[in-house]
Amino acid sequence: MANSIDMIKNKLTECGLKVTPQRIAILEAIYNLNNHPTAENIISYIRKTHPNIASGTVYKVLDALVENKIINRIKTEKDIMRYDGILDQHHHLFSSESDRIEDYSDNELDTLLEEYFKKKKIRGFKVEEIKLQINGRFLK
Amino acid sequence: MANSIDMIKNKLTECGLKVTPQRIAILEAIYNLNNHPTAENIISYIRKTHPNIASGTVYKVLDALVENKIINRIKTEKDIMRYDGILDQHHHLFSSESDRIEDYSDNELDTLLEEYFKKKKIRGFKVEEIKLQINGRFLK
DNA sequence: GTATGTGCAAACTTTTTGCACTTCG
DNA sequence: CGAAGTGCAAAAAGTTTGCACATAC
Repeated sequence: MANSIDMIKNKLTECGLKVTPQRIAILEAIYNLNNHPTAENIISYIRKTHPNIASGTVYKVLDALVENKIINRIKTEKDIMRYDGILDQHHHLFSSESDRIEDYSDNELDTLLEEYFKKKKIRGFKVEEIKLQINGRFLK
Repeated sequence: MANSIDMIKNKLTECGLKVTPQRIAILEAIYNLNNHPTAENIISYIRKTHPNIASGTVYKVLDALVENKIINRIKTEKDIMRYDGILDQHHHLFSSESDRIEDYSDNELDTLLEEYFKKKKIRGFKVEEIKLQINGRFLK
């Protein structure tokens, strides 16, 4: 626990961001709320222990964290942003019936894609990162 | 030209949607504005020829078209929705520097993915569709 | 001490809604 | 004619902004 707070502090410091209780709380929220939370999810989670945090602050912190690549924003087809604290290469399973999003990772798949894009260049485009949107249904 | 309007009418009729001038205009806009337009892009394009169209109508029509799979919504990490009139299986190149989005399709890639997911099942999930988000830079 | 971050409330942007009126089939 | 669609204007939802105050380093 203290360990994970220390890790959070380190990440912030490395990026030249000041370590504040709000930032720690927001990162802890993202790590604990594992279902790719929205800003709202994060705000209400934090307010349990941090009743005075302003939502403007949360948005500002989230922007700073995304900019410094401490977290990711997830592309969705809703006009609500969602956040992801896992930085290792992974893909997402999107429910076609609900807002559920789950992680999916597989080295074999990543190798396959890497090899494909190594030999098949896209003219006029430099690939930096590839993520699969796997759309479908979660079985009950 | 008349041909493409007829095609639009057919699509609407097939889905049980009434053929209205607004719907035709919106679909024409999406087909002509090829850079994955936002609702705003569509509205201002249409207003040139259709000054009285209400933006509420455009949003309602877009929802109906997406629901009936006549167009697609594109997942982005912005809180602005974008639309895509191309229904054939294809992927997207996302600029990491701007809002530019381009299409990318390649049969070899789709075959590769299909084979991969045929043998590698995901437990508790039925895959319906796979789209790549290819993030990177467009070279000048 | 100073640069950086936070709280607050107001503003902004994009999208949704309700309802009377209109149009398509 | 009747069901479905549209216009309008107001409201909702999500996010951003500006500024005075507070805090980390």
